[in-house]
Amino acid sequence: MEEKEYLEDHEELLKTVLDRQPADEVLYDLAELFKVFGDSTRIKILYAMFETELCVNDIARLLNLSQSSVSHQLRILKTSKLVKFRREGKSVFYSLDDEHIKLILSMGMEHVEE
Amino acid sequence: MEEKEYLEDHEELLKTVLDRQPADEVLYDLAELFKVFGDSTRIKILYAMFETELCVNDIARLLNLSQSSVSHQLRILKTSKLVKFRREGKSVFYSLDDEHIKLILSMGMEHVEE
DNA sequence: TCAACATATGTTTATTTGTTCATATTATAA
DNA sequence: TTATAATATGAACAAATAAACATATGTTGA
Repeated sequence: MEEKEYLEDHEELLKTVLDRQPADEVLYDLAELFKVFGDSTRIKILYAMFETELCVNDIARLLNLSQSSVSHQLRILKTSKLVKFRREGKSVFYSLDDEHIKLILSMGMEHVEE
Repeated sequence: MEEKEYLEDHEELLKTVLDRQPADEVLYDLAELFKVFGDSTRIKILYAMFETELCVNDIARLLNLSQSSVSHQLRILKTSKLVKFRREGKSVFYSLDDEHIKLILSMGMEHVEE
């Protein structure tokens, strides 16, 4: 019976799909990561840091955002290890944590610019 | 005056940063794209399609999701051109729109798995 | 120690968003 | 055409979240 065989193969295939799914926890973390990229304010901040490290006040002035808003967003970026920071006197300078971040943004940009 | 020169250079730098920022609209679209990746249900669905095209019902059974939920999420994935689909009788088969999608997910995965 | 400046954090509010339930659409087979 | 199966869509509700405002913390120099 051809129909039966097809259905069996299909069930086999579905099992394979399930087997290769990463663990729920990992998929959850992955979603959390992309969620962080999923806000235009944070994207703006990340792009501003493509060139150079920036302090909170510079970011706020540059992008026309409130100090509070920038600080809140930087905390989120910090938590998800997208930015690192160093203190210099009263100022705190933030920069992209690694080149990886640029890659992810660039990949997304390619898809958007099609 | 060294201090004054430093400040001037800094202002120059900030201007450069602003100049190189992509247009707001583009950054907005980019955020919208990542927002789509920013949900674990959608991530699960996308990962399931790494191997093969799947119909709505298969996805729902496989991932323990309601038909309605899957259908709603597929609409979002369709709108942002992350998946394509073809009709075959009563069923609709969905698959990843291009290899690009896998790349973006893999990039994110690398960051998560560190 | 005190004033000022830079940054961080807590809270509230308005908006966005994912899910569920009910119903509509589309396609097949009898 | 009618019943049934597969998918899509609309509406309502609850949870998540970004921004604004107020306030706290930390740092420097007088």
